[in-house]
Amino acid sequence: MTTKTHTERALITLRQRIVSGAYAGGQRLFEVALAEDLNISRTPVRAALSKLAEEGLLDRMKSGGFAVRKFDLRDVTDTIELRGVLEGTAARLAAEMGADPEILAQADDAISQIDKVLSGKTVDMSKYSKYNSIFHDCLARACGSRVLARELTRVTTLPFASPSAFLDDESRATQLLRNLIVANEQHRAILNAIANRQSARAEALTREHARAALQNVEFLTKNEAALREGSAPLAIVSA
Amino acid sequence: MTTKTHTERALITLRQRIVSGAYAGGQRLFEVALAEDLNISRTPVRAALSKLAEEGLLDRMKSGGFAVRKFDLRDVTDTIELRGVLEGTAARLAAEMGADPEILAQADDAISQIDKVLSGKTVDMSKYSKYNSIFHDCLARACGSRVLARELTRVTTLPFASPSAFLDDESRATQLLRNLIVANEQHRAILNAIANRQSARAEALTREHARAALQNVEFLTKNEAALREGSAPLAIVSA
DNA sequence: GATTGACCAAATGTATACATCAATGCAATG
DNA sequence: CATTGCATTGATGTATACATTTGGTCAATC
Repeated sequence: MTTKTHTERALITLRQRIVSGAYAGGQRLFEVALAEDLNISRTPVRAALSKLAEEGLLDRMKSGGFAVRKFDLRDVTDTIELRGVLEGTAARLAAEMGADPEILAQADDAISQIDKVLSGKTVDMSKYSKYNSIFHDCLARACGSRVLARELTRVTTLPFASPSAFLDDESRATQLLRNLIVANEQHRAILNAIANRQSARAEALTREHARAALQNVEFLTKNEAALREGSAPLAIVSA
Repeated sequence: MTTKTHTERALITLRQRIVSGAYAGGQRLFEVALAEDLNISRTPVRAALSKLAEEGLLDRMKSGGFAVRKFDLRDVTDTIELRGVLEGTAARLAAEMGADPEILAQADDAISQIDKVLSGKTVDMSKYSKYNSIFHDCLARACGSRVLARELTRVTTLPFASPSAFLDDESRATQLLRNLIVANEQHRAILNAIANRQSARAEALTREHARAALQNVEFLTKNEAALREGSAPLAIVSA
């Protein structure tokens, strides 16, 4: 098996099913049914469901039990906006309080690595995604706030809210490179603002950077079902 | 008993103990010990611990099990700042998108009720607290964002981050009335900004309003242990 | 026809025995 | 004396039987 405990395996399996849209939003998940399905007892199923609720993928029902959380388009845009607000706050605080130079150096390196990835003939998306994640992780840590970092982690757990959520969009291959180049320039500007203690600028730039994801959502939803269904991050979204 | 299930009672008991500082921050909570203590089996204890982790009062340990989340002063100020940011965002969105008139009316009523409470000879703090909560609840709902309302609920679950957290501070009875009067004028200004679709103003005012709580924290911590230990919202805070 | 109440089925709540894992200490051994 | 390795302890992980609650159906009654 991939991991040690039944709970962990159930968690991974169920999470995968949920984010891939295998369960309809609002659908209730029953312990017994899942236990039979996964060939384990109810106990690890409950444990997994509980953790998924903690991740925000399930809702607890008033009478007990769990249901798949329902996301509509408004929820998606709100969550991305929320990520922007939180990352923007992180950037602002980092600028105000002065960030750990080591973290800034790491962020700077991530930007350089992304430059390198984008300068090649073909773009290695997994590498881009990796360094993009590193940059955003630096942002979360740069303000030195455990609280803020924690909430950012929470929010970006949702499949469509991750900074790397829409990077696999192949329906616009030509535009993608442009977007990534622009995005990395935003990274540079954000880092520059933080390093120069320009807090308002850092916050505004970071919010704007998050809004790029909103454009992706907008594009995917305006171009109807075919595209949207092919987009993994939006598979969980209902209407 | 107060409630139906053992889980719920355990949840309430443990939550109370945690926020009152009965357990040291970082202290691990063992299922067996708690089960014996509460005279129930491990199963409802686990369920309660899991929910407390969801509330952010416990941390899950990598190796399994739970520990009481440790809050220092920085965490407190960051969380209050975070609440300000989220409420500010709610106010901004409400102003931008136009809030439900019914909610605005309810918020307006809450402000009037607070006026009435403050105009009497003695201030009924439980009433103030009630209408203050109603106002802030309206704020969370006014933007029509389930996502944002949910996160606000999460954040304000922490004892020191609630909008009504420091209202029981009796060490400054004379200053308290002044503060509450100012706070309600802020309420009025926020509502006015939202109603007039002044989004930037609404956001700024709301952030500033939250910072009032920061002043309370500052006061309580500058005046040393005696006061701080008498302050329920800060009982959970370590250093 | 609407309302009430009894019943039943299905789901969660609970207790508990047992399995497993991790840390610890101690003893045998090099 | 250091090191290995086994036994012990104490913790979470798991299965499962049973209790309780809930939601719905259906029929009796007004």
